[in-house]
Amino acid sequence: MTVTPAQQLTRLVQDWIDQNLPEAPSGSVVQPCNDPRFGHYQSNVAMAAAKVLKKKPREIASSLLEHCQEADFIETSEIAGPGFVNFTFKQACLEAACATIAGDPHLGIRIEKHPRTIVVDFSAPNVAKEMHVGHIRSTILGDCIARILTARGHHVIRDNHIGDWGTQFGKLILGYKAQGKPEFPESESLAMMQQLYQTTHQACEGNAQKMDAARQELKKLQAGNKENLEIWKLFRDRSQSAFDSVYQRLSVKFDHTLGESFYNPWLKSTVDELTQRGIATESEGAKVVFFQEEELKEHPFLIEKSDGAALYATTDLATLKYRIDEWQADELIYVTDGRQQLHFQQLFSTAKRWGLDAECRHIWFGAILGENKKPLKTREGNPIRLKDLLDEAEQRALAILREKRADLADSKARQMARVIGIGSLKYADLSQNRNLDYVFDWDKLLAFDGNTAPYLLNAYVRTQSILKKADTITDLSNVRFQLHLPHEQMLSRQLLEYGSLVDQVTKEYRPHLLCGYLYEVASMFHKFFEHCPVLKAETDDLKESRLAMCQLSGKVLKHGLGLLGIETLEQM
RNA sequence: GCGCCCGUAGCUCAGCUGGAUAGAGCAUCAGUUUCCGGAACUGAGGGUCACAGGUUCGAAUCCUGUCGGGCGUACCA
Repeated sequence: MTVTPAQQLTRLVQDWIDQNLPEAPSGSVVQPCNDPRFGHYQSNVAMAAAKVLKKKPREIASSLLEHCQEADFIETSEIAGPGFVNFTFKQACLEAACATIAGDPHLGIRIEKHPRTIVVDFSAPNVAKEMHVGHIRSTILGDCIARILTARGHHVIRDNHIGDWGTQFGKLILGYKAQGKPEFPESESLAMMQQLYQTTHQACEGNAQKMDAARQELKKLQAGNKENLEIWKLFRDRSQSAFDSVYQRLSVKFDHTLGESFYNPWLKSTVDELTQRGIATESEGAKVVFFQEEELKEHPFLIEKSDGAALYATTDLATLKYRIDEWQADELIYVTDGRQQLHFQQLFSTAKRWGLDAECRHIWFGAILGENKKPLKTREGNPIRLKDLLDEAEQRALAILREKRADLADSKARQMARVIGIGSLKYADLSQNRNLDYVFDWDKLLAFDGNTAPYLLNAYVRTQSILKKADTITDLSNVRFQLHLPHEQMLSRQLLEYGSLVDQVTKEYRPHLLCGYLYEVASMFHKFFEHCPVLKAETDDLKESRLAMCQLSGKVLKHGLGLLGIETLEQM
């Protein structure tokens, strides 16, 4: 495991706490100074402990200071203000740490010694419906979480739980037959299916006869009628290929696409078992799980309708069991919007009582709203198709590229526009706190200025460009880093934080922290680039050191963007 | 009614397991190019952190209450 001065300090201070303040409140042990005047790192434990121990904070601080006196990686340490202890690291240690990180294929990211099997459930579009902007967050966020967990060494299973079974198929099949089973052209099949649903839905509205016919078609499908099953399969296959083209453009992959229909065989046994065990009971004609927990007391979990039909909850329970039994999952992660929080509380609580032993997490995100501040709805108005959003992103990127790089060949420009456009879209979503709602806005989602993907991509391009230019030097693996100027010191310390930052992101599943970090890296690199001559450095040693700094910055940027699911370019 | 989320600069947002003078981007204004890629860099203005109490050496951050907004709350997913 790579050890940076900051990690060494953390251990040193933690040791002191364990020996002297076992009863001290747990919290952050050390943290980077927010003002460089104070030093590199600071510890506030003395002040926090003073309250508990009823001693003077500065007395406690001086004991800590004494403990740290011997450490060979500390240049200076001092008590300041009410009891802060500020540390400055030895330059040589920072330089050595840079070399270590640069030689580490994981760039300081901690690899789990005991990897877990983690299922990430995300995206989940519905068959026969266009993917719209509402799917973007689950898809991008879920993909990002899966990438980060994979990088940490976990065994990750990506599962797309598509909505391929439900009451809408009655109307769809009815309409499809009524229109004489038309051919679906490959590219427009989703639009046609959606149209089919809408016209049939309208026709059924207030028409009891047609409504009943739709119900009959659904019943036949569920009973395994061959003709209806074939129509259903056609719908599903065509939908899947439309989804696949979106996923391909987004570079999102799944290990499984086990939709709701897959769990049909287990629905009945799920309800039976829960009822037999006394977990579910009958109430108002339906089968329901009641909870003891205060926060769930008034919210029964409906697992079978009074007409005997299964529900979302039933499928989710069967799915959860399947993932644990068949895949030996240790942890299950569900990436959906925040409106489903209650559902997942109920689901997890029920699963626990059922004896299903896995750590379950609901990673939820806020809604994307329309201009009226109401969630974008699919029924009324014009939902924005995800496909169109991707097109627009690429087109806008292409327009800017044509302006800035008129020399590029058309195919090359389009390829670059794809990376920039899609990357910007992803970055816009991931860089915001996932719990927040936001109003859909083309300009915001497709911004190319400021804290955006192009800024990071450009920083990366500059790291590569200068390395190419310095072609006389090929091997930087044994370079001794030299940190003389403030900008190279700041950049290096930022780069050394990469591992612990990824650690934090994994803990909280908040990719926006990674975005903020990478933005800082890019910003510091640009400043370093402006203020520290590389190719014209005073000495050859310094030149090599700075080239190595460019290389390391590039590695961290590329790796970090990779965790976000954003590709890099060698030029732009 | 109850539960969850949110309220920080003109706009969009960071910062929230308490820490030193509340930070970015956009927009506005003023600069930088004989120099490694100007999609860059440097600087300026802009704040009652919704409001009111409380906890303490210290509160945007924790607690209580109020106001405002969003979502959820048994047969949709």
